[in-house]
Order: sequence, then structure tokens, then C-alpha cells
Amino acid sequence: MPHVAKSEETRSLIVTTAMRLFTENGYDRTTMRAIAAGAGVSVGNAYYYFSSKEQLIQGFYDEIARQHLDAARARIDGETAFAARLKTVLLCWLDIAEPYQRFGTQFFVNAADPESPLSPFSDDSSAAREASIGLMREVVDGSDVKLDPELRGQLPELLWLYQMGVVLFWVHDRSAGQKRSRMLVERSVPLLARLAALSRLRVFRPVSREIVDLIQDLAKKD
Amino acid sequence: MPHVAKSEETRSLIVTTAMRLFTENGYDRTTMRAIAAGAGVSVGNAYYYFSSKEQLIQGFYDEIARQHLDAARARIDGETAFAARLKTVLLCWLDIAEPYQRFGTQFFVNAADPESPLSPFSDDSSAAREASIGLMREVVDGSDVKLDPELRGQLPELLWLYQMGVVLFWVHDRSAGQKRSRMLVERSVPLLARLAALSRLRVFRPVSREIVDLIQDLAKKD
DNA sequence: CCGTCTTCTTGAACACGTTCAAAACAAGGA
DNA sequence: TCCTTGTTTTGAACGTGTTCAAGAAGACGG
Repeated sequence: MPHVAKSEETRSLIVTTAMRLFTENGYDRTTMRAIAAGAGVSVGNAYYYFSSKEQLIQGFYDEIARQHLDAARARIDGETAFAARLKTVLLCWLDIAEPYQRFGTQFFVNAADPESPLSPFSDDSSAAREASIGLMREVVDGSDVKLDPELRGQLPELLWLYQMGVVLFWVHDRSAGQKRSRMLVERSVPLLARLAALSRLRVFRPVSREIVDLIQDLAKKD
Repeated sequence: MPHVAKSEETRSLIVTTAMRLFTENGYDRTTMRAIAAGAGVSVGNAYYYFSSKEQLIQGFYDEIARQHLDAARARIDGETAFAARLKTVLLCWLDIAEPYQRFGTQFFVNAADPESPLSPFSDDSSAAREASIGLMREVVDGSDVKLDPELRGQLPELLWLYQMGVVLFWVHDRSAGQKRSRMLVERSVPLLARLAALSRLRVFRPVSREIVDLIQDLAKKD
């Protein structure tokens, strides 16, 4: 038989059980004792693999991000319009995250804690963050959009921030199928695209420059 | 002697003690037992007045907001430049909130929960929210800025959202004296002001219109 | 097979937020 | 003064996340 570390099996059993229970009953109503019992291990054992209840969802977070990267790349392939590409990427995230909104809410609340390793701005999340920004870079580079070159370099990071804003809206969105979030994307993306295009106009140039500078300065030690 | 309800004294004693301990040791490290002991009451008594530990900071939240309204109004009096007024209001908030950033962080994390009554978007917070938006309306109306009239009506709400963004940045800001947050305000406010002025240009008009429409539609059931 | 060292597992114990039945107190009215 | 009714106060008890000392199970060289 293949040498699969027994410990990996246990670890994965625990996280799978946790995700099932979170989805069934919500994050708060799922106790560590229930997770341990469901996985057939002791509560202490769960803490041997995961340092906290919060930590249990990091794996889940990574899973969503991975699915999103794959699906979004497939969906924008061939499309060259900037707005269409961006819209597809964001709607794709909403599709993938939809089943988890119920407990995803609780999750993203924890992630709002700047001290938490789950924060999208934390060092621990830098890998996932870089991957997401990379996707946005593909959105820009694979499109035929014409941009102020200064803006172009910064745009992926800006778009990632915009995506964080969409997520924040989504967390608060209680409409059926999150259709309000979808509307936000459908209608704000064309606006952004037009703003980006306007950035090449003369009147707009200094403003655009200053925005880029500001972001760069703010990023210097973040 | 004046008829001050004994119960009001107890209530205020509890909240005062709580705020002192929160500021001294942080929110997490302050236990309800410590608060009760510090106030010389039983733990059950604290729960008679406040339904939860979180609820204890609502009073504090209100206090900061009240201070901000007063101080900001005084400081913008006489000033007529839109950018200057807005900048003053935001820097004023940073000044007032500074001593509490340490545990304020924890507080604003709780407030990020959409289900929490502490959320700035919740019904329970609508009074405070309306007051803040009202202040932004004063910022606009007391200034000599020329605006697309459609935008003018919506602007106070947009500025309030912008303020929420600044607060979000501030929560994550670990620089000394929150000088990064100050830089953000100092430099983003002029940008906003220029954008607002640009909104009257012909090329910009349709974009500006659509932004206003989108916000209105999104606000319809929020 | 034995001894030793590391990895894994256990469940009792702890600290904390929260609840609740019961007691103490306050204010009238008879 | 006593009874009644409503308000305030108490502290033991509960459920939860988390810790930890101790033991079980493997891994491996001899």
C-alpha cells in the first residue's frame, strides 16, 4: 500500500468533518467537541492539528481561492474586452462562494481582524493574496485596454482591493442568490472600465498620476 | 438631594469601569468578572444592565461619535473650501479615536459582523449613521463647491462610505500616531475634491450619472 | 525482541461569556 | 406595621474554546 502518512488522513478527516458541520449548522453553532466526535477523535487531537477553531477554515479559504483561480482562468480565455474579463472573474467568485455565504459571513468577520492570520492583508495570507493579484494582472494583460502606463502597473493591485470591496458588500448581502452583489458587479465594472479609459485624457492625467503615487506610498510599508 | 435613579448610577459605574479596563488591558484580556469586581457588583448584575460584553462598548461608540460631531462642527465653522472641510472632519475623527485604537481595533472587528447590532449598517446603528451622514451634508452644503446637482444629493452618503473606508484602513494601521491614516486622508481628500469638480465636465457626466443611479438602486433595500 | 526517541492521542481541567432561580431591596397601600 | 408588587442583585451552574500532563503507538538502531 502507498505510504500516505496516517497523520495526513487524520488531519484531512478533521477538516472535512468541520466543513460539513459548518455548512450544515453554521460556524457558531458547531462546537469543537462536535467536530471531534464527528471525526471520531478526541478534542485534544483536533488541537494537535489545528491551533484554533478559526484555523480550521484556512484550508477552506484556500480551497475556494484555488477553485476560483481555475474556473476564472478558463472562463476568460479568449475574451479580450477588459470589462468583460473583469466582470467574469468577479461573477465567477460569487458563483463559487454562494453555497458558503451562510457561514462564510462568520468566516469573513474573523478575517477582518488585522491581527488574525486569516486577514487578507496578513503575512500568512500573502501567498493567496499574490495569486489573486496575479489573476487580476492576467485580466489586464490579456485584454486590449489602453491605459496610462503608470496606472497599468498599479491596476492589478487596485482591482484586488476593489474585489475585497465586493466581498465586503457580499458579506452584508442578504438578497436571494446574492443578486444585489451581482448587480453591483454588473454595473460597477463598466464604470471602472470607463474610468480607466478616461485616465488617458489630459484633464484626468494629473489625478490619475496622484492616485498611483498615493497607492505606492501607502504600500511602502504595508 | 436630587432624585438620580440608583440604577442609573450602577449602570454608569459599570460602563465606566469597563472602559477603563478595556483601555488599560485591551478588550480580550478584560473579563466580565474583572469588570464586575472592579465596579463592586456581581457578574449577573452587569448582565442585568448590558445584554453582552459587546453591548458594553455601544455606549463608548456613541460617545466617540458625539465628541466627533461637536468637535468637527466647531472646526469647520467659517471654512468654505470643500476639500478643507472634508479633510478637517476626517482628521478630527482620527484625533478623537487615537487613544482608543488599541482596543478600538477589537471593537471594530466585532462591528464588521453584519448580524451584530454594532455594525454601522445595522438598524440599531441607524441613528448614529444618520448623524454622521448629516455631518457630511453640512460639509457639502457649507462649502462653495460646484457640483452636478444629481451628485450633490447623493454625495453625503458617499462621503460617509468613504469615511468607513478610512476607518477600515485605520483599524489596520500600525504606524506611530496612525500617520499612515493621516497621509491617506491628506492626499485622498484633494483627489476626491478634484473628482467631484470634474463631475461637471461633459465627458464625465454620463459616468457620474451612472454612479449616482447605481448607488440609488443599491440603497433601495439596504 | 528490546530500549529509546518521536509522533500522535487522550480526556480531564481551566477560563471565560452567559443564564437563571432565588434572594434582597424599594415603594406604596391597607 | 405588614403585605404586595416590581425592581435590583446575587452567585452558582452551564456550555464553549483551549491547554496540558500523561499515556499509546510507531519508527528504528542494536
